[in-house]
Amino acid sequence: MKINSTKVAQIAGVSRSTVSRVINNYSNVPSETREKILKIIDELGYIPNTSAQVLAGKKSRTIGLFIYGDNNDKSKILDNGLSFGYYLDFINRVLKEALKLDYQLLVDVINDNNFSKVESLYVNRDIIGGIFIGFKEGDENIQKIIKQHSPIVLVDYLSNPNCENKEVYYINTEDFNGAKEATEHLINLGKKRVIHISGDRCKLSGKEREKGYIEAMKKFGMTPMIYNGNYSDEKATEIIMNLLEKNIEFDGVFCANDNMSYCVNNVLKENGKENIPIIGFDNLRNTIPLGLMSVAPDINNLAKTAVELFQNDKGEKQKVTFIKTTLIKGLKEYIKESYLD
Amino acid sequence: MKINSTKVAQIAGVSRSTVSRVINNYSNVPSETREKILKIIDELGYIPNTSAQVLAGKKSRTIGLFIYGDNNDKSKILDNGLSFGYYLDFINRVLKEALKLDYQLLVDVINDNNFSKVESLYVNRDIIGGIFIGFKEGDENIQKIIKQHSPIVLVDYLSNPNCENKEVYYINTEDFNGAKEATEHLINLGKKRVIHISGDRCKLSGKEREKGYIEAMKKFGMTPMIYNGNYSDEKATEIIMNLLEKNIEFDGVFCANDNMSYCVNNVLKENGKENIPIIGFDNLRNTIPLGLMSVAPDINNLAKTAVELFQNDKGEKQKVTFIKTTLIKGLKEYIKESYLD
DNA sequence: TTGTACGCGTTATCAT
DNA sequence: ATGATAACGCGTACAA
Repeated sequence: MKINSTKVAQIAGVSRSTVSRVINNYSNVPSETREKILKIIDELGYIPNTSAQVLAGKKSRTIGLFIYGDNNDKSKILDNGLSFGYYLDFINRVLKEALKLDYQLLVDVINDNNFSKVESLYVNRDIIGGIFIGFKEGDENIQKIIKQHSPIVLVDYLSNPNCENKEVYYINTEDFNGAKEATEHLINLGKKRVIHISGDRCKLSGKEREKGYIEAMKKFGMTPMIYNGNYSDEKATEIIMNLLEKNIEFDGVFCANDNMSYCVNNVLKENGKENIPIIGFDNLRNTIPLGLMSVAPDINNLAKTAVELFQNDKGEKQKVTFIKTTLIKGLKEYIKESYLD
Repeated sequence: MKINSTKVAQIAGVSRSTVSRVINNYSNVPSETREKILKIIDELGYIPNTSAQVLAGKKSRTIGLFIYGDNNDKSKILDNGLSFGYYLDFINRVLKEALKLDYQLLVDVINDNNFSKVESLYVNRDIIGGIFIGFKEGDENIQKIIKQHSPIVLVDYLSNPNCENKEVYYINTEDFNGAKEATEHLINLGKKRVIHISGDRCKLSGKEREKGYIEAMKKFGMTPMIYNGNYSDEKATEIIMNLLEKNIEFDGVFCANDNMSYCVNNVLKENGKENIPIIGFDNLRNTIPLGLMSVAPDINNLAKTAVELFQNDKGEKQKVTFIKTTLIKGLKEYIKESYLD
């Protein structure tokens, strides 16, 4: 037996309109009527149909979380990117924060070929807005969304302030500082030839981490040695093998993410280089236990900030937030950071 | 400018029905007409409105994932259960499998007070079905869902076969074998007094793990020593402190989950008991690196199995699946299992 | 093969 | 304060 607002209205002896007003907390319903209807709703176990609500123009409580997968092979990004990488932890944190605030979360992996899904979700009001992560600087589709839809939360994306009246929020990690601290730590360990395997230079984080490394090196009067790893396993492996083959000397490695530091470590260990300290970025679960170090963004705060932006309490548009990082040097700090609170 | 099926139909010079038929892959549309309409759809970037589709009776592509939080404080389960615990990894795996098969995933934490949300989702066809995890054996709400809605996938829930014609699937871990193997490992290490901190006896896993422990002990002619930890941090901590206080001897610990083994380890280390081996269950990220061991369910397979049941290719109803476990003895196996593939 | 017409359940608008 | 009615966009039984 289907229970809808019509049925509730019939029993209450009012019209569907009034029932709707009660459900949506309109002020112009006498408390007597309200109580009566609420009671019936409770007895019947009536719950409004979300699809109908959305179709009729009500705001949804679903937040979209969109992760960029930069190739056409969906299962590849799902395997390599989503499962192994940094996004995984982020999804959890966002989910948690969303649930706390009674939002629902819709997660999807997006590339150039299926970006229309995102637009559809905005247009059909299936989502209240979206959080975007992993997109390259100046990505066409993102630019389009910024212009046409709102609100939008961009994680690790260059802020461009030219979109006056829309709700566009930027959340970035303190990549520069984190990278600088990491590099300095290596130098303070007495290392004289610290190299940097850089990240994707099309992303803000990639550029900033590289800059942080350079800054630290210069501060100590050392010459930066940078190899472009593009955040990828393959590239990092290739680079480090090349260095070994050509006998290029180095005694410390700062990688722009843990994905790469993991690979670098594998190669170095295989070649008997046990004593070269390695620092990555992201604090993935399978680097610290191996004896590597990592720069950990405060991902809890990142997620919380992202979700809370949808409340739009303060009416601020176009806010830019920077998230702090912690240098994880060993298991003790790692375990501590594993707790989400 | 809104684009809907009416617009597409107008431009194509056909009726909305035909457009709908093309979208839903009906066979009775000449390929010529189909091509024409598809082209227009592509040009316009038209995407059907999901809410309207669902409202009009189409099956949704959203799978519900419901996690039981056994108290009323939502943020507590979110913090303690969701973030720290075993569910976290499971959510990720399910998400990944769902995305692979082009499903969407809706995650929510459920307790007795908000269970109506689940019914609503079923009734309103917002979800194609649900995966339920963490619910106690015989849970009233679950029984109700089993009777009234379908399909339903139950993880770690006693199978009750009295629901003839509905799609009810059970997925359990090989708790008995895993527990037995773990206990035997401790015994093979030469331990003479292995205790068990048991799990929630209202859950299948809790009971089976206890049974597995007992079986192993008996096999070696040893007397089981069981303390009911109920899967909880507090209980486990209390138990182990009590044992120390009362000078009850033991030289090995098998805990029914990693949550508890983590706590047990803390207490033992604080009291200078460094050499008592501890094995937990679930392979959480913060136990193995501490030097503990853990029984790891093949959570990838678990998630994959759960999601694939919604395809219902084979038309099997009421299937019971058991998921294998691996005993993780150290970092090497831990790292390996951290990969999702 | 294709079109007509109804129904899905709700919210918003307008009128009273 | 409340009711009637028009959207919202789509699927489908039925008719043609």
